Amino acid sequence: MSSSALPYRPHNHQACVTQALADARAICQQHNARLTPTRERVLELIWQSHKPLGAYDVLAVLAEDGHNAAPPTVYRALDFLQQYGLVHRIASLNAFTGCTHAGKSHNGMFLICRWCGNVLELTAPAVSSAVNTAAAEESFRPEDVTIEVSGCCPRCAADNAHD
Amino acid sequence: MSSSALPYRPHNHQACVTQALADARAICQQHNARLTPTRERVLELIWQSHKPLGAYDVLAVLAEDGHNAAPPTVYRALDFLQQYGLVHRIASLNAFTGCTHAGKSHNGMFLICRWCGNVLELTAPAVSSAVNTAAAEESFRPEDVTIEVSGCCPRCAADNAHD
DNA sequence: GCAAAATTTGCAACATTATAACATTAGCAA
DNA sequence: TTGCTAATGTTATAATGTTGCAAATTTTGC
Ligand SMILES: [Zn+2]
Ligand SMILES: [Zn+2]
Ligand SMILES: [Zn+2]
Ligand SMILES: [Zn+2]
Repeated sequence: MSSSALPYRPHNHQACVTQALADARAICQQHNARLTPTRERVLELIWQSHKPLGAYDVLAVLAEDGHNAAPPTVYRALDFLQQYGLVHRIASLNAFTGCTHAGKSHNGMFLICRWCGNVLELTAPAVSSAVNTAAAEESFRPEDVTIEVSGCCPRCAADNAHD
Repeated sequence: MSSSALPYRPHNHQACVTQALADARAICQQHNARLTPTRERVLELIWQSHKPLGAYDVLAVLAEDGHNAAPPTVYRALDFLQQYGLVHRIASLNAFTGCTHAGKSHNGMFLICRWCGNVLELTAPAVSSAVNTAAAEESFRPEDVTIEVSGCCPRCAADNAHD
């Protein structure tokens, strides 16, 4: 592993976007799903940074694009993208972020920096396994697991002494 | 442990409410915090069942009470109750549930039944520890951890064959 | 007690996030 | 072409949450 995960250090972010779009095209093709221009554009916008974007933020940019869009346009695109595992909704932020493990089956866990807003998506098998064990002890059958950790990322911790 | 946790089987729920209110009074007294009538009533309403209640659900009952309440009344009461660890907000539901570990320091993990709506709050040290380890590997300092598991509770699994 | 200060509440307006319902259009196949 | 299905446009509305300020209540210092 690198000394610091992508969102937390400068990187060629355009490469992230390009890769995400390429992955998305491949995944949609595999599933005979149509990555229409609107859907692709929304995905691209979500990927503009590693900070989650609200649906209405997306909507605003579409409007700048000259696209005469209403909320359902965005929500439908986001639903589609979620369905194919291309974006995740961050419940604690009411916002959406590009999946960094698209295509692979994974249980996302999100590290959300309170200061810079960047989000790192992890696949943490130990966490998933602990959650499953805890659920099993209650005879509970998990179907969807939300793990969102809010805190301070390494970069922001270095930049200044918060608190 | 009992064969099945409280929310998942019939029980004298009034005892849950009474206990929760008594705990709340004690905790507030300890902290010199004022459990005013409105706050206490909101806590009582949240505890009406083990199903999380939306802020506007609470508001509606207050209105039935004859209490001329507006949204801020409810949100302020809920903020207060959260501050003293008496209720938790379930981000994936936009709803609130009474804390079943009030007073004790704990990292809640919530098992949310899709079918009956009941929520079981667990303290799962193994999960917390796995989350902390995963965060530490990224040099991330967690401040607030949200773990919400949506699925099928034992009772609903027994009642019928969903899916 | 009593006035000043701090906390809590009432209230109106507003902001944000998300969905419902139905008409229209675009892609595709017989 | 024609008909079917998926996708989008459009309008309205629902659901959730916040801001700002004034009034009332409670606490504090005297
Ligand atoms: Zn993912
Ligand atoms: Zn940061
Ligand atoms: Zn709790
Ligand atoms: Zn159930």
